[in-house]
Amino acid sequence: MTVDEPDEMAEQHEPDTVARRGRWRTGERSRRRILDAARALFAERGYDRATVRRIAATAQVDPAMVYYFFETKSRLFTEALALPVNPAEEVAAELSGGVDGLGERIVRHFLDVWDRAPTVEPMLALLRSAPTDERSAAMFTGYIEQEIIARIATVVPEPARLRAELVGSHLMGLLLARHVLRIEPLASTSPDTVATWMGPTLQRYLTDPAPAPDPTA
Amino acid sequence: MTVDEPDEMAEQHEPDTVARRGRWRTGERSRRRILDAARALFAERGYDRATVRRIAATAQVDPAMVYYFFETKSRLFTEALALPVNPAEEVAAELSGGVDGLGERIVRHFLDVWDRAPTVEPMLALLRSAPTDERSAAMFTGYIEQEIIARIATVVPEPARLRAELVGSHLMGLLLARHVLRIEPLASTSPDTVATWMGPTLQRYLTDPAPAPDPTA
DNA sequence: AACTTTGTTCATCGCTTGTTGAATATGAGG
DNA sequence: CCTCATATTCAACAAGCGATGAACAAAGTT
Repeated sequence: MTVDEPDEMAEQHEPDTVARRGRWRTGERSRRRILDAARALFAERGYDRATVRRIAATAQVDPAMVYYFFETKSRLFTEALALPVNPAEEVAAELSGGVDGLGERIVRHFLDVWDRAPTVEPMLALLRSAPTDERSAAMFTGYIEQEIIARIATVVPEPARLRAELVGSHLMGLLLARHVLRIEPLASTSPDTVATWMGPTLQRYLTDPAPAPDPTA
Repeated sequence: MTVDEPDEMAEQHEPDTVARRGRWRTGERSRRRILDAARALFAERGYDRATVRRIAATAQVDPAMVYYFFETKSRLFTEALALPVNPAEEVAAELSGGVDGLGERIVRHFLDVWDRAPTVEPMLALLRSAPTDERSAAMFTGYIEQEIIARIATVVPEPARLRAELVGSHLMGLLLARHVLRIEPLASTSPDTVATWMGPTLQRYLTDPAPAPDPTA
């Protein structure tokens, strides 16, 4: 999954060669290529190490074009990750099925989503950039909190947010171990098996009565 | 927890002022300061964004001294994180208590370790650098796998490694949510409460019989 | 055909990075 | 005293970074 040279870019848009002196007008071609390359490189290397020059090279485009379409690297980052980062309606759909078996449904949902390319890349980009880039840390926690945790918290008993965050932290750990660090054999274990193991755990967090109380808050 | 200017460095070694023209000879003083600053900055900003110049400035030392003592930035990174990254004997001690209540003991152990400064810094440095720096990714997974997962895997039933990695992924998620992203209220919840919630979960991963079998491996 | 707009290229700025080599200071050993 | 190894400073290098501004080319507009 290494994006290195300006070889074959995943382009389902227009299957024509790249060298092109005449017949353009809409820059959307270049714009798409830049966005695709940006998503891939941000996901692979994080915000800092994904340089504008390299994104441009991967997109087979002059670096100045990046600034022509997207004012700045920061805006490119935001725009590249803006669209596909909002599949929260699907989470809402899972939640609408009630809390019975919700834990396993959530694991299956995320494993399924993570194994499909266009959604996992922005998530990886955010996760990779979060430690070094304040903006993406905010975006990541914002996304996790608002879109996931807050929704889960609406359907579980108190302490709802803590329950939801325990689920969220386990899912983040799974994403880290499986898709970023690729620790074996977890990385190669089938989604079904992982869901069977983790489902009851998350279910416990969601619906089991709270354990023994505690003095310190 | 921001290390910015060359103000007060955490130095328990020799409490004397920094300006110093005469009476040295052993460079160990500067060496210690560099190592301390490196640990702090690697932990705070990751490998890439912790610049040699900034480490030197924090250590109140000329940047060239970094290269005088430690050939290269890479070696400094390795050396700075080498020593305190091996508290695996403590894990072994937890494991020697048998598998009864092991889950909760493990959570308590890590929460305790993470709340003590000198051990959490190298871990954060590794976690922050892992996505962008191949060496630290290898160090991180290597540490997690060899020192933690492999040891746990020796005392639990099959599939031992998968069980251990499920535990490990949840712990990594907890570290990420609590100490890196600082998601509330999880970040401020007392170790006791967290241990009470997570303990039985990890225990289930460790000792419960494996769930229904699965075709794909 | 003249003009404007939009896409594209190129050269370059200012800055920071990791790293190096020469010079200088400072102690110890004779 | 001189000598020598070590510690420290200073200036600079090459490379890469994000970003800019001027120029050129192809289309739409009149």
